[in-house]
Amino acid sequence: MKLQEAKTQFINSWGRLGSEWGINRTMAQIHALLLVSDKPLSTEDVMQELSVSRGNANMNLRELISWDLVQKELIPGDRKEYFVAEKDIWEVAKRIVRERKRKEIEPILRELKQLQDVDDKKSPEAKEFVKSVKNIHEFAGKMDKSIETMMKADENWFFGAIFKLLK
Amino acid sequence: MKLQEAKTQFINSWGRLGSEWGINRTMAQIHALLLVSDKPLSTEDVMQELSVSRGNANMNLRELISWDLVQKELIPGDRKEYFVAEKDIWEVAKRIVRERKRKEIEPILRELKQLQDVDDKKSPEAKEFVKSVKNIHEFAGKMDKSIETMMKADENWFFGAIFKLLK
DNA sequence: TTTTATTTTCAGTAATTATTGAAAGTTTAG
DNA sequence: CTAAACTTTCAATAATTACTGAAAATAAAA
Repeated sequence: MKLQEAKTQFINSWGRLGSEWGINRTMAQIHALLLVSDKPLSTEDVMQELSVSRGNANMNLRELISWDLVQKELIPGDRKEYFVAEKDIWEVAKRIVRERKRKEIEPILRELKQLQDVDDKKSPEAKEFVKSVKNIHEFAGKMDKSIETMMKADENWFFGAIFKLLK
Repeated sequence: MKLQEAKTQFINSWGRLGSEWGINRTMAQIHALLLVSDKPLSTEDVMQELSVSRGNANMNLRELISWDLVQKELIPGDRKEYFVAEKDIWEVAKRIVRERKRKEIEPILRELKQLQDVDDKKSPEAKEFVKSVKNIHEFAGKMDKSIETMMKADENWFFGAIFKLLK
């Protein structure tokens, strides 16, 4: 397979994976493009490579920066902004998880906590409801906590420990 | 908060969470409805509770069954089909992960493996590309493997071990 | 068998989400 | 300062995804 072809396929796959997981396809594609680019790219480069509009490129680049997956890079003597992606894949994973945890998991944990506060906790139906919600809340809380701890830990420590654990 | 209100809020939250993660909102809502229902529900019940059409209810119930999150339940002397959700939240998590792994993670792992097969592996650009893809592939493979192992393990074993590990 | 209850399918439509492109805003150079 | 280079915004539009509802299929009862 030719290199260009391979890059394109990688970009498409990453984009598809993203959209299956609720992440804007173009955002994922730009991320992929920068991940396999050996040099910083400008907005123009992104527009050209992915055939997207300036507005689209700009918005998704900003979003990637807000996720801390991409950084601006200034090239001396050039007025344009250039962009590079974080290449350490463990960092990438941590930052994606951190972002989604913050924006999507934590709010629902707060809601689940509140929901256990129903009137008439004595009625069998209410009891059942509270039990279900409590289970989910506790489970999610444990998961959240585990992820939190793993995120803070170092890669080698994590893999070393987890693989020993997992035989 | 009133019980009905709480149930509705739970259903809405679950639905929103689902759609943020690329799962059809109605499917997630039906799942939520069944999760907090103390008795089996018919298609009619689901249509009524969530104000959705018969077609929509039917399709999403089938999808939930294919994910193994919901089961049919027959009530003797009644021709209608009734549905119940798996209530053990650890089982629920395992089944969701299993399904998404199979449908979305494994295909991309295969692709990443192939992509390392580019022409002219000697060129610096190709070398860089292969290195990036290889990193991602290895990382994803490790994650996949870990999840696989956890999925097979028992809940108590998992939490016992992971919490000991995580201090 | 025919009738009736129930489930499934899917073309058409609606709702949601993403994208464009041009105007407004900002920054730097001269 | 003004002009040019570049970035951002956002209303209009396109693309995608989800939903409806009625017809067709299936299954049970009569």
